[in-house]
Amino acid sequence: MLDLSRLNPPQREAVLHDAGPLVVFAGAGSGKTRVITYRIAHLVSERGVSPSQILAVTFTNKAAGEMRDRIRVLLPGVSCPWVGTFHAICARLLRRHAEAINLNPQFVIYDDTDQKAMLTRLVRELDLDERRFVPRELARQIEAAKRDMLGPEDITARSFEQDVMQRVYALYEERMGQCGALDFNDLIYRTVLALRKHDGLRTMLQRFWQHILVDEFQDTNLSQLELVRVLAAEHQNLCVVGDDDQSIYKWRGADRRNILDFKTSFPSAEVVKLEQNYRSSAHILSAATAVIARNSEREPKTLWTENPEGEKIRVIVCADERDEARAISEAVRKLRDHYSLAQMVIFYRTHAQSRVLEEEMRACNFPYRVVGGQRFYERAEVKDVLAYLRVLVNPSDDVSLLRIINTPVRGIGKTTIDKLLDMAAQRGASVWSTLQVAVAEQAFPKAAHTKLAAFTELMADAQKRASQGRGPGELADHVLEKTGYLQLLRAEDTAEADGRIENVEELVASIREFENEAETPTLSQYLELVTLQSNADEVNADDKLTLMTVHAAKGLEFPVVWVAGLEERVFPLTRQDTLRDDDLEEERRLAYVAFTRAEQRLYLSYACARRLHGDLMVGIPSRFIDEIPAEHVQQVSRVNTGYGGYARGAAGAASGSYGYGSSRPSGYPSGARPNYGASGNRAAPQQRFIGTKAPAPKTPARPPGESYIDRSDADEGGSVFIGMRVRHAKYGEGQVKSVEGGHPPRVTVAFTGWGVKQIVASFLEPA
DNA sequence: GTCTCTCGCCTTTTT
DNA sequence: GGCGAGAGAC
Repeated sequence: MLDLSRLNPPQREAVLHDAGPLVVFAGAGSGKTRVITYRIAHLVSERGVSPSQILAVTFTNKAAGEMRDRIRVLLPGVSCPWVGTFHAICARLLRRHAEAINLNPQFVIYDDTDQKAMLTRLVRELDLDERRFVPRELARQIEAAKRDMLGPEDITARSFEQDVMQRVYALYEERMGQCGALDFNDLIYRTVLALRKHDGLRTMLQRFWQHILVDEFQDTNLSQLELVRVLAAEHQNLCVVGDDDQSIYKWRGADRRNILDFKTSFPSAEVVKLEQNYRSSAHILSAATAVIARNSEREPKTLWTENPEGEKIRVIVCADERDEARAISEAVRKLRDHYSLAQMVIFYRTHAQSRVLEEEMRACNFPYRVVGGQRFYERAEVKDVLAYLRVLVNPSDDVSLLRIINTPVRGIGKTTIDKLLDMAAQRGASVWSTLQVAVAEQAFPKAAHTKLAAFTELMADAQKRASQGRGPGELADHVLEKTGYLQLLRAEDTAEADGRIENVEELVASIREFENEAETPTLSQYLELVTLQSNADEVNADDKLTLMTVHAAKGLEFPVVWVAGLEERVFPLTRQDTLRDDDLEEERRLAYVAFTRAEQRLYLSYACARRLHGDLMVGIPSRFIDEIPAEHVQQVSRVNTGYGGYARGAAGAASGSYGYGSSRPSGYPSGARPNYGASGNRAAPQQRFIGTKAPAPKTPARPPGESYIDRSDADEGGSVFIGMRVRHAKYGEGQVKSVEGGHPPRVTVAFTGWGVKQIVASFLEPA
């Protein structure tokens, strides 16, 4: 008998919900996963539903894995239901029913790099202007179309651009089919199309799955909604769980209306709200709810907690990003008395921010791990090896074939490849089959022919081995041996090459591991697993400090959370100077996600100056800090000017007050105060540009009360900003036009009467 | 054909 | 600060 005593009343209601659609609005830290897993356990153990008739859909592989683990604990000895990501489930369905729906069962999945390579080729083939029709942009549009269940024929072209897009899309689809390739969005799009078209398949699956549960429903897009709607049509037992306030993937097509309007789409749906938070201290929860309350169009909910008040949130005002990193390391050092490193996490808005933090943690000898970043399977050398394996499974895979045809370098150059591509386009066939014909007919000049023939022979031989049932590991070894890939890297004898060798070896090890552990250790299974796995989710077994983006943090919780870089333009992130309301609301949800990960202690920091894209910018505290009621905050300034960072109004709504306040009566020495507006720089309304290509201010940086010009520091080349008025002993007054850096650092200055000169920065002083 | 250097782009977030 | 693409030299 399943023990439901640990569930609160709404949780129990959701678990026991009998039949028909159910939407669970699960606030942050309200026990969402517990509800899903208990519901599944309840269905199996109390209601006699067979596990195989339950489908549970998640958003990430990690969430799927955790759900499986928890179900196994609740249902020991019982087989596990289908639990997987939308993409993994669809890939499995498509492969299993490939023949019935006229699909190559050996299809490969193209990631965005492959997709871009394909589009680049098409753009060139159609002789389009690559600057006007950027492959990445075309990819984005095709993605958007598929998310909305639109094929090429559904695009109404109202302009030349749209017309071209439609043609590219159509050709893209044709070529993808020819290559036996599907992109990420195809997995869902094609599954839905197949379900619409093939009555037998649809009916079978609709009857098969009696219960469908979807996690993180706020992040589903139209095609995903359509998928579960179709699959649940027969039994209507669709249970969706999510939190509209934690929807952070709008840019990827996620539509919050899917959960907000669930009751409209399924009028018989029962609505349950989980509002008790078990995770965070009262201060943290109150702060987070106050911030998210600023958003419009939310499902009304009131989160509450029985947890103690806890510590106030610390807002740390830092001089610059290095100072911020130091503030974090100092805090970590102190906190280690009470917490393990694994209990602490640093969040940031963009990956670019991690570098400085990593440097600091390394300098302090704190073991850390960065989640995300450059992914293992996207590294060039790893993709190379995988491309060989992909061609073995599916020789029509042009993108992979073209990747390896001259990798490692074997004398098959651009001219030869271009000719080969022409032939393939004319024949309307794959590059591989064209290659075989060309070799047989000796269509190329002797030198090129020899090399092409050798490559063809190499691949044909490996294919033979593959078809004889050699395992993935053996095939990988064979290919690496025959191509001399590793020998060539070893011969390079550089640290970089050594790193690549390590990665290749790690890949081979992962293939071996797969062989030993998988039920069906086929090469194509392995390739699919690899493509659908974002990053090898390391186990957090060792005691390491974690660094990650806020997006990566969804679903996690930590006793101690530090959110770095809470500055306007960084978090909320804005590209240009505009921030549309709905984009701002998404950023606010992101902040809400970040804050609500914290259990006991939450630190928020911002830097008064930050190097961004190589430019030095003035940091203005994020509006999300201002939106936290003052009673939950304790501010700590590391910028000792007697001016404690920014002035917080009594109501905590002192928006528009800057770290370097224009309201401050005395600050910059007379004349040295940056005259942003008049300097003719790109001065954004909320963020001022104060320099370029100059090192960040020395750490600890000068307090803002002092000038950026400081001769003792001039030998670092910093402390000068474009537009600044400066004085030179000989040339007199002038205005800085650009900052060159170098040793010694030089600055280009336009002097009154002397013209533009390059001057070593240390000979200048503020005018 | 290959290698190297420079330029210019961009950095939001991921299955 | 990092990468890919393209141009130019060998």
